[in-house]
Amino acid sequence: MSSTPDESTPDKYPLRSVGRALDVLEALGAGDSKGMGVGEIAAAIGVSRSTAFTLLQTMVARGFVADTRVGNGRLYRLGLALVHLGDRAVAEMGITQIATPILQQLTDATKLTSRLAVLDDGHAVAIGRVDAPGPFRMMSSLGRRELPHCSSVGKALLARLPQDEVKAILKRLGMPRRTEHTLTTPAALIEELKVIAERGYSLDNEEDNIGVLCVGAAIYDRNSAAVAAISVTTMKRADEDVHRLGAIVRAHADRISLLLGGPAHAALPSPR
Amino acid sequence: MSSTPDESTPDKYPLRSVGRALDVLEALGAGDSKGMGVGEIAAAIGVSRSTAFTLLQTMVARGFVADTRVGNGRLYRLGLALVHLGDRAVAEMGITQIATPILQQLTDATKLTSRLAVLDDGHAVAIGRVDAPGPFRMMSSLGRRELPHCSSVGKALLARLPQDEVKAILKRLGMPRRTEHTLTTPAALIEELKVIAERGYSLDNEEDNIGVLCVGAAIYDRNSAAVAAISVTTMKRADEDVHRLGAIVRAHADRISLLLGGPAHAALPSPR
DNA sequence: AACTATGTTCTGCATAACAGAACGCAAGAA
DNA sequence: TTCTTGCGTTCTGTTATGCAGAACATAGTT
Repeated sequence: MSSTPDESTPDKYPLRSVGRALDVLEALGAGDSKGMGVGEIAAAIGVSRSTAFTLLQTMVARGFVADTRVGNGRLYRLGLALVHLGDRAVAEMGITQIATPILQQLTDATKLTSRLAVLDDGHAVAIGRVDAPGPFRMMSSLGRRELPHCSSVGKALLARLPQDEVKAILKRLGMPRRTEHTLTTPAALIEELKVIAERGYSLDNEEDNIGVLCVGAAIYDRNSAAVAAISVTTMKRADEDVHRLGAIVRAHADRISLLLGGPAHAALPSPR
Repeated sequence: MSSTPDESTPDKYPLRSVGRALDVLEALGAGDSKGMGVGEIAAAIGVSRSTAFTLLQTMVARGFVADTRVGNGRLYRLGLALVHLGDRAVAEMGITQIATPILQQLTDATKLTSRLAVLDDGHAVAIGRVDAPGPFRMMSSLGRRELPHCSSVGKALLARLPQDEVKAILKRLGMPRRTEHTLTTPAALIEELKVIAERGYSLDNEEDNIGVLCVGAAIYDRNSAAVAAISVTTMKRADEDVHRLGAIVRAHADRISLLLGGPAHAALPSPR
C-alpha cells in the first residue's frame, strides 16, 4: 500500500466523478471571491462546462453547494450542508467539547486568540478556536492544513513523536522557508523539538509570518500520547513575556490533559 | 424550474456516484457512533460493500473521510477537510464575522447560549453559536436544517416574508407536531407572525422541545430584508422574564442590523 | 483448528458520465 | 432598434467507467 511504485498519476482516484465533485468543493472553498460561475469552475478543475454544470446540479440538489441568480448568470458557493458536516467532524473528535471551555479560559486570561489543533496526515489542522475579545482579531481559519515545521501546535505535536516519524513527515511535506526565521532543515528542527519536549511548550517565533508569535503546548490522553495541542497567537514581544505565556499555555494544556485522564506535562512517563 | 411536476423520483440525481458519495458523508454525519465500518455504510446507503469501499477510498484519499484501523476492521468518520469547507461556507456569508461579537455580548448579558441562523431553502439553519458559560450547556449543532414553524429564528425570519411565500414554505415542509404547543396550521402561525413583526421578537415557547424556550429576533440588511436572525435558548420561565429577554435579544439584533447598514426594527420602512 | 465477520481485490457487462455542439437568454454596442 | 457577446442550460452519441457479485485475505472467536 505504502510501497506503490507508480506515482506517475497522483490525481487519478478510483471514482472520477466523485473526485471531480470534491474538486468543485475545494475550488469553491479556495475561491477568494464570493462565488464562482459555471465556466469559472469548469476551468478551475479542468472539465467541460456541461460536466461542471452536472456536478453542480447534483450538489445543489443536496445542499452541498448553494447558488444565487445574479442578473443573467448564476453564482455558486459552498452550501450549508457542509457546515453541519464540518461541525460533526469536529464533534466526533471528542477533544473539542472538553477543550473549548479551557480554551475560553485561556483567551480570557491572555486576551489572545487561542486555538486547538490536531495532526492530520502530518499536517497541523485547527479544529477549535476562541477569538480574542476586542476589535483586533487575527484571521484564523478552521480546518486548513498547515505545515507543522513553522507552527507552534505542529511543533508541540511533533516533539512527542518518534524521531523517525518526524523525519518521515518532514521529508514528505518539505520544510519551505516562510520567513527569515523559519527552520528549514530537519536537524535544526529536531534539535528544537528536544527543547520543546523538555520545556513543555513550543514557539513559532515569526517563523510563519513576520511579526506574529505563537505559543503552543501539547495535550496528552490516558496513554500519554499527544493527541492535540493548543496555542495562543500574539504579536512579537519580549522574551520574558514569552516565557510567562508559555507557562500559562502549558498550564491550560495540562488541565485539558487531566480532563482526558492523561498526565500533565511534568508527570510524563517517558522523557521522550 | 420551481414548478417541476414530476416528484416521483426524488432520489435520482444526475450523477449517481456523486450522489452516493454525498450519501456516505451524510450517513457518517448522522451516525451516532464514533465511526462506521464499510459494511455498515454500504447498508446505510443501499449499495454493495465493494461500491461503498471504492467511494470511501476516494474520499479518504482527499481527506473528506478519515479512517482508523481498529483490530481487524476499520472505522470511517468525517474527515477534517470538511471542517475547512464548513468554516469557509460560514465565512462566505459575511454576516457571521459581524454578528459573532454581538452574539458573544448577548451571551455575556444573558448567560445563555445564543445562535445566529439564516433561512436556507425554507429551513432555519444555524451558522453561528456562542455557548453559554458554565457546565449547563444546550446541545446545539451548527448547520442542521430545522423546521421554521417551531423555531424562534425560523419564525423571526418568516415574519418578514410575503404571506404567499410563507404559505408555500409551510406547504412544502409541512408543520409536524413536535410538542403539544406546536402550531400546526398555517393560519395559526401566520396570525402569530403578525404579532412578531409588530413586536420585533419571536418565541419558541416549548413548541419544539418541552421545557425549552427560545427567543429570537431578525437582522436587517441595507435593503431592510431580513437576512438572518439571532436567538437565545433557555429553560421555560415566567412571562415577564420572557418579555425582558425579548427586548434584550431585539436590541442586540438591532445592533447587528446597524453594523450591516440596515435599520433597527423600530425604524423599518414597511410595517409588513 | 475450524468458523465467522470483517475489509479488500478481481472481473465482465451495462450504463452512466463525459465532451462538444446546439440552444436560450440577457446585457451591451453599434 | 439590431447585432453581438457572454453567460447558463439542454441534447446526443460514444466510451470507458463505475457497478455488483464472487473470490480472497486476515483477525478475532469458539
